Amino acid sequence: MKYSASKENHLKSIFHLQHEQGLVTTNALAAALQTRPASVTDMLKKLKEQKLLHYERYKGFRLNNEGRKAAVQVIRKHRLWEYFLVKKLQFGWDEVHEIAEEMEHISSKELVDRLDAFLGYPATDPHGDPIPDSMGRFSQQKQLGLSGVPLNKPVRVSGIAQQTTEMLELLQYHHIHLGTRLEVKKKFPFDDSLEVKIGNRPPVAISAQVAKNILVKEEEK
Amino acid sequence: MKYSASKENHLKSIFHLQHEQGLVTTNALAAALQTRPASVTDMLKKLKEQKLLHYERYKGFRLNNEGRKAAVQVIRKHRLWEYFLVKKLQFGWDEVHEIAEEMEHISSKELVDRLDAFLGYPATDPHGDPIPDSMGRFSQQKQLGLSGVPLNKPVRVSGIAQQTTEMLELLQYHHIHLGTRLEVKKKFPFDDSLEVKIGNRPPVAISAQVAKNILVKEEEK
DNA sequence: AATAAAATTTAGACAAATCTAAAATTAAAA
DNA sequence: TTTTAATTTTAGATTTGTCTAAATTTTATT
Repeated sequence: MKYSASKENHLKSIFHLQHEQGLVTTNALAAALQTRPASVTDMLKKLKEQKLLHYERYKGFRLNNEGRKAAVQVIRKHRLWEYFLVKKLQFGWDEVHEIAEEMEHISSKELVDRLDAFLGYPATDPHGDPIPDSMGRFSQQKQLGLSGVPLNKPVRVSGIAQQTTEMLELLQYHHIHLGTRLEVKKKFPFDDSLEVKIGNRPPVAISAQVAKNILVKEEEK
Repeated sequence: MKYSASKENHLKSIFHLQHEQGLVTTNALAAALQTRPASVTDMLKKLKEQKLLHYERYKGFRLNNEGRKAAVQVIRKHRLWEYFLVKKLQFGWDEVHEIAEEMEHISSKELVDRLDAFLGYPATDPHGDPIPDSMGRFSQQKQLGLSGVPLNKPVRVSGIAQQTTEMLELLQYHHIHLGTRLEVKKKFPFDDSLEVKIGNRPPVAISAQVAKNILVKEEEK
């Protein structure tokens, strides 16, 4: 199945919204796509026609299996191209979104799978969001904030929630990057700050505010 | 300036046709684009409106400077992506055209220039067609058939005219690829076959039929 | 529960790109 | 040089995706 760029955009946004909301509303989708509620309604009819989602008028909507599959393929493409742009073409992590918005609509499945191989099957994009595999499966482990990690459990940085320049600068200073191994050695209940071992360095203090923005996954063996 | 995919396709095809024809005709363009003459006329009006070509009704048309510039940028993108697909993603030379037809419409100029750098500023695409540089300039040397090359002049393979599988297989056997250095050591007027030194190997015989399909350029120092 | 507000959908319009069928123009043949 | 044939253009329709304004339905408030 091949869908228009506009349909792919709708599917993708619905997918993201329904993770937060369950049932998605017309207004929410219109806001996410920077379009008008009336336009969303028009598109919903077409997507329902093509059996990509459940939708009853005035009642909200959510993707069915077909729709979810299509959405995930678009997300896969988007994230792989972002990874390519940053890792191979040296773009900054904050410059790639718009370009990837265009590239995600290139249709060849073969292309995407070869790109995946060329990049070494990356698990997350440059923002730390997981890249689904060729079958549409997301790596099952989920990200959690560093704040919620048990003491002495080895974890790996898999994403940064609030990507401000200041935040990035601070992380840079502490040598914390995507993929960096961390261990929480101590928690201070007074201000919820943490003492964290970063790679093999001596432990340093990390504020609660920063910690909750560092997303990690359990270390795979 | 940014143009729709359809407009870019029209500009690109006109560019190619006017190299062969000078003035381009409505029917010729319709055939090249697999569309209808009436549709071409419609588009011509729009492109003239945007001052991308000279056009008088019933009289034919050709790109002006603006139009040529736009067309060349599309061609540049197409050929760079083809090169990427073959050299980095291991596609066969005969599998990449359709995909590149889609990728050539990605708009970011920055992307194209970085891709160019990433690929090492290749001079020709996998079919041997020249890749214009960032300013839209084509490398000036032109390709000639191996048959027409003077004795003992070092040349480099820059393209293959008739890309049949059989032809490619034969070239593979002789270790002749894009970029291979060749020297014609002897010509046999009887059958117009050549004795050719390939890289540093001992010379081998190449038939006239094959030779005229091997496109080369004078070796740059 | 009645009414006001918010959300959603419909109706009708528009732009882009295409098409078919008919008309206009140019080129070729008798 | 007429007449015929081929090419090109126009006129009007269609599809996709969008919009505004008005109507409908749901939700929230008094």
